Amino acid sequence: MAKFDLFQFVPFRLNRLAAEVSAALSDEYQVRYGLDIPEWRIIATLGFRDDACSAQFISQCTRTHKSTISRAVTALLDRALIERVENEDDRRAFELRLSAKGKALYEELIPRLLSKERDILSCLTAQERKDFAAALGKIERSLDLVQTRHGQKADAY
Amino acid sequence: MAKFDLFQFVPFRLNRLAAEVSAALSDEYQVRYGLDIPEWRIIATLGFRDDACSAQFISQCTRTHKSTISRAVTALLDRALIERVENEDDRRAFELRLSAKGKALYEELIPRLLSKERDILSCLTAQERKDFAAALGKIERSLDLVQTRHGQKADAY
DNA sequence: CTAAGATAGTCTCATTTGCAACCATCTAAA
DNA sequence: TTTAGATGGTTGCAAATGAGACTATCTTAG
Repeated sequence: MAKFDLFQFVPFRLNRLAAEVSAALSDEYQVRYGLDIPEWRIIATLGFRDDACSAQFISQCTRTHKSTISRAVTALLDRALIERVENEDDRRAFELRLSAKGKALYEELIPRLLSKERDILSCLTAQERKDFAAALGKIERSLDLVQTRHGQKADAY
Repeated sequence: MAKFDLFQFVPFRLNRLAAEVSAALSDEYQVRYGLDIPEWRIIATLGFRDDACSAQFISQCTRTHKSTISRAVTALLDRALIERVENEDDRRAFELRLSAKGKALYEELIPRLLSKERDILSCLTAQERKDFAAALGKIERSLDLVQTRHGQKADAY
């Protein structure tokens, strides 16, 4: 039989780890604030950027399907956590931004999530964390996952 | 606004990276062999272990829901890639093992997947790969994701 | 200007998945 | 024993998701 250890296989480990970490965080945004993952990603993207952005942008940079984003946008609009205005320049698109209520939620949620992240990574030394993040970055770049500031993939230029 | 960068947020990066890596691998087991992820996990687990194991074991150590495993087992039985025999000691449970056909598929698939994994990690130096794997291991252990040889979580003792 | 193709976003449909009820069997305690 | 609870596995159902069609709008080539 071929020598193979599923538990040493990096793709498997990444999947399992990502699922577990997501579950650990979901207590915060899901149980506490009733957000699912796509909704949380929209809040996070809008909160991170000062200016408004389109659903398309969010879809691209979070690598989430546009139909999933569309549904989550509708849900967030219903809860008045975000606002949507027609784009003057392109009337197919909308500008999305956090509402005051959405900003408040964002401000409250972020510290909790960062704290969870710290917990999860607290098993690594500072140097190990740095190296780990650097390795993630390298893999992301080699898989072409990195976005520029304008939300286009780097190779789109 | 709270200082927060979604693209520096490790849980998000893990999710995105895991999805992307899975997609890169699925060409091999999905397109080429018609296996979905749960099916591939079963094949991998059975191939890795010489002796038979239960659906429960596979479910636990791959962290995949038992109903998902149950359905995938049925599909693999239909394709005669695995075999199932009643367990003498516990007649609720079944012993699962690869069939000859399943073993052949396993032997063919594994080198392809390992090669893909190598490709994905080829952006790291040997030392970086080692450190990366070590960091994954530490996080897994701190999240209690590690299984013993007998398929029980370490803290189950 | 017009036509052809690209793009933003929504919607429907099929697939996947988790949850939970369920059955059969096992274990332990009275 | 008998009975209550735990466990292995299956199945029905509902929620989540991606694919892809579709509308409306934009862009570009002629």
